[in-house]
Amino acid sequence: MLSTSVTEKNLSSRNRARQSEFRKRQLIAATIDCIDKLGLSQTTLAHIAKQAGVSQGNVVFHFQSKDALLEQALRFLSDEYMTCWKDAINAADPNPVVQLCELVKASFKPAICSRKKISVWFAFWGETRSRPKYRELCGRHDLAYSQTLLSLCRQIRQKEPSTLSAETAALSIEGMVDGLWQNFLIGPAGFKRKQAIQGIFELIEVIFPAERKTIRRIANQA
Amino acid sequence: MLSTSVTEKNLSSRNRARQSEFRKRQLIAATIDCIDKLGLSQTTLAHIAKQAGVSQGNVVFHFQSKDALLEQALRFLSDEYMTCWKDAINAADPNPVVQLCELVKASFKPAICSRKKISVWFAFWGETRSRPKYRELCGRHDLAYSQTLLSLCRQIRQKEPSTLSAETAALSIEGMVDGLWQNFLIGPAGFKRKQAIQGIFELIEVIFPAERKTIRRIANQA
Amino acid sequence: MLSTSVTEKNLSSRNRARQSEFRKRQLIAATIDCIDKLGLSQTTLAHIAKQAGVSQGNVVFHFQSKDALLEQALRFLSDEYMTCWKDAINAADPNPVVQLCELVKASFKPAICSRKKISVWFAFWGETRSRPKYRELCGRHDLAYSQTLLSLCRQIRQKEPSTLSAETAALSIEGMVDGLWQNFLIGPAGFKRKQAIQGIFELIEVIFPAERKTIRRIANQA
Amino acid sequence: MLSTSVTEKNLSSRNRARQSEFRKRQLIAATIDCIDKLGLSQTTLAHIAKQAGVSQGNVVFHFQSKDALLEQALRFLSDEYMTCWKDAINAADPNPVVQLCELVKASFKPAICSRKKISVWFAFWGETRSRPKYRELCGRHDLAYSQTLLSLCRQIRQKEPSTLSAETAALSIEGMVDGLWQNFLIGPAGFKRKQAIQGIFELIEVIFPAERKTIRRIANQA
DNA sequence: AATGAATGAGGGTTCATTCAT
DNA sequence: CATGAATGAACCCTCATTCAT
Repeated sequence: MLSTSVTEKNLSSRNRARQSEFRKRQLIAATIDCIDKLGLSQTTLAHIAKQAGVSQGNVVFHFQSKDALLEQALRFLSDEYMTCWKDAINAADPNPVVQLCELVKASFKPAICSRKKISVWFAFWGETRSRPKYRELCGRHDLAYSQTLLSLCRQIRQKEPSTLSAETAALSIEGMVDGLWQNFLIGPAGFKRKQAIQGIFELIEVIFPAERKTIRRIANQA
Repeated sequence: MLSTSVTEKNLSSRNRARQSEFRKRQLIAATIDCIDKLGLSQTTLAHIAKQAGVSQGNVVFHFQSKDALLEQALRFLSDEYMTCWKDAINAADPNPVVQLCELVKASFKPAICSRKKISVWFAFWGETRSRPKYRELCGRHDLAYSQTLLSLCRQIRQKEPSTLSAETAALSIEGMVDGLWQNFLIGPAGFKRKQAIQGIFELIEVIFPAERKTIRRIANQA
Repeated sequence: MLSTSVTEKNLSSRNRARQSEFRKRQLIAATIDCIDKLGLSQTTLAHIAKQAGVSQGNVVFHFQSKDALLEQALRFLSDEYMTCWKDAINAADPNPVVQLCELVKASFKPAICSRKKISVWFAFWGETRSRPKYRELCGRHDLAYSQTLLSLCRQIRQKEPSTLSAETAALSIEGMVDGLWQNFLIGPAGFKRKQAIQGIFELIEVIFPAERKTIRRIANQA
Repeated sequence: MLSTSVTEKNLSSRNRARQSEFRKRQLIAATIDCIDKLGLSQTTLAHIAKQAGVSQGNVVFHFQSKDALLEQALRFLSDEYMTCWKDAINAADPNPVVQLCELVKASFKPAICSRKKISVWFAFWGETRSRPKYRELCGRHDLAYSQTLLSLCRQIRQKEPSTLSAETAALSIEGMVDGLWQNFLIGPAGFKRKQAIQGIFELIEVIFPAERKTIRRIANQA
């Protein structure tokens, strides 16, 4: 009897925890929608609550403050992105060229590289100087990405020397990724993911000409 | 007598116009400072007025509204940037390789590429989706830059075919410029302008290997 | 069988009633703590619940509303005080001088006259004008105290006329008690109960000089 | 010409300062009204603004925050009271008995001892424990009053020893003043200022019987 | 009996804007 | 031109209360 009651309580408690978690996800999604549509400066708790279909007080109940909610939203984006490319690398061939290509491709997956999410990333980057917390979160992800990319470039160069140093290679590849993201945001509407990936692959081919075959093979898969 | 009086009036009117212009510049500068320090979402007229050392009402007097002031600030940045690289190209040799290099160098001049101004650019980019006016101003400049860069790449390729298409070449160069800007904003503090320019020049060299000599010459000037 | 079950039910019902009563006392104690620490204007159900170690909903469950809880807290203080001095008088000699002294002494018993409880009394007095319920509760106790004190003074004067009218005597004694309470609240920290009682006894001696012996005897007991 | 302009500016500036000062007094008066009518816990900026007939934002403009306004209101009461009895003493005969009587009388002047103001005093006393600022302001005035009263009692006792120590005399007189104030607040409605003063004067007479003549003379003036 | 998610009214405060001086 | 008092809408947040579990 007692054990049943305990189990019931656990179940109920687990259900509550699950529902709370669900609500938080929902609110973060609403926050991202609002930042995209309204910009960070016009994003209010009232808008977020309306978008999520809950009361305004409930938002504060789950996140304590607006600032905390925004921070969680950024953390969500950051985690999502990081998980995405780490998974892609882990799932790939141990060949560094393949991993490099997969890393780049991960940056343009629809789940990551939608106009909406890019818009939100830029919104946070724009407040990076004034909000140390944003700076820390953005910086942490950026650093991990850069270092991974640099490490792969070094491994490739060890096998087959290129005209470019590993540092400059990494910088130019990462730069082109970032620049294409910006094009998604600001550039003409016709800009497409596939074009972007093809462009970067061409660049990688120029930088590491000996790896042409591998690169082309992966490019054709995309 | 009359003419004197008219002259006086003209002089005084001219002085006023000049002073008004001066005040506006001062307020735009204060606005840029505030956006950098506080972020767009925390930038208020009160802060701007304090930063400029004038009363709050005076700000509205000169710019009608806060939105108008922000728009003027963005327009100022945009004009400044555009003037900078157009001047650099006009002053350069008619050789497209030289012009390409000068265009790139212009993007890293201290007057343009300070951490403060980059921060403000990102602040506006972050609200691009929600504010058509920002989108228009940012897009216009971006387009001009891209087209100029693309046109130069085409001219170079005409002389000497590269493995990369002119489009991809332009995209990768512009991308690396943008990516390096982002590094200035988010990346580690030690990031320096000269390194950035050297990196891009190396990339250009890989893309247009036949132009190595010209590129190196200009790189050594930087 | 049935009777057992009934008994069990009665027991359980009694237990529940007892536990409910216990919870209420606990919540009233927590309320008094909060009013002392936070003031009436900052005392919230959340604080009270935390102080009592229960959930916020539980507070409402036991008292229906915040206002009802506050009223009960005041009623508790009032009853406690009234019981205290009535018991003291009942336990004392029928001699009115003795009873007067015991009445005064009761006002300074630690259970009544702690800095915390005085603070809460003042909190309620401060809202007396705006809350008829508080006014009624405070007024009822005050009136009972005043009338008892006046009645005792009249009895004493009947035996032995004093220079002061019974009314003024009662007023001055009650006034000094209240004033000393205020000193406990606002005055310097060193203020002590024993000094207070001695001071009032001296005053009573001046008012009723013929009762010196009785008064001194009780004073020495204190 | 210039001097005229300067003068004009000064005049205008002086007018503004005067008007600002006037507004502040007006808002403090409205605050006191609200605390009396609603209690400290229900006093909101909206109520105060409405009572003063200005916008809510304007209240914050003049006082920065609600807390600052409340503090200023308390400070006003405190200053008003202190000024009142200090003036009374300064205007009186150098005779300490006379000064004592005038000090007591000052505590019951209509400008000080209205039901409204007493209500507000109690409201602040009730939050004394939780708000150090209130404690400081209340304590400062209380101390000055007590010390003045004690000093007068000492001077009187030096001339003519009484049965009571100066300390107890001062304590009982001050206590009765406070207690009567409390009666004004809580006690039956018929309580009157003149009765109060007469009662205290009788007490003083009992404490310092040799000064009967002087005391009676001043009592008859009241 | 007890919990905690949810609500919504209202709190203090901020802020762009207006306007008399 | 310049100031600063004044406004009112909206903001973030608090909190008493309700309700499903």
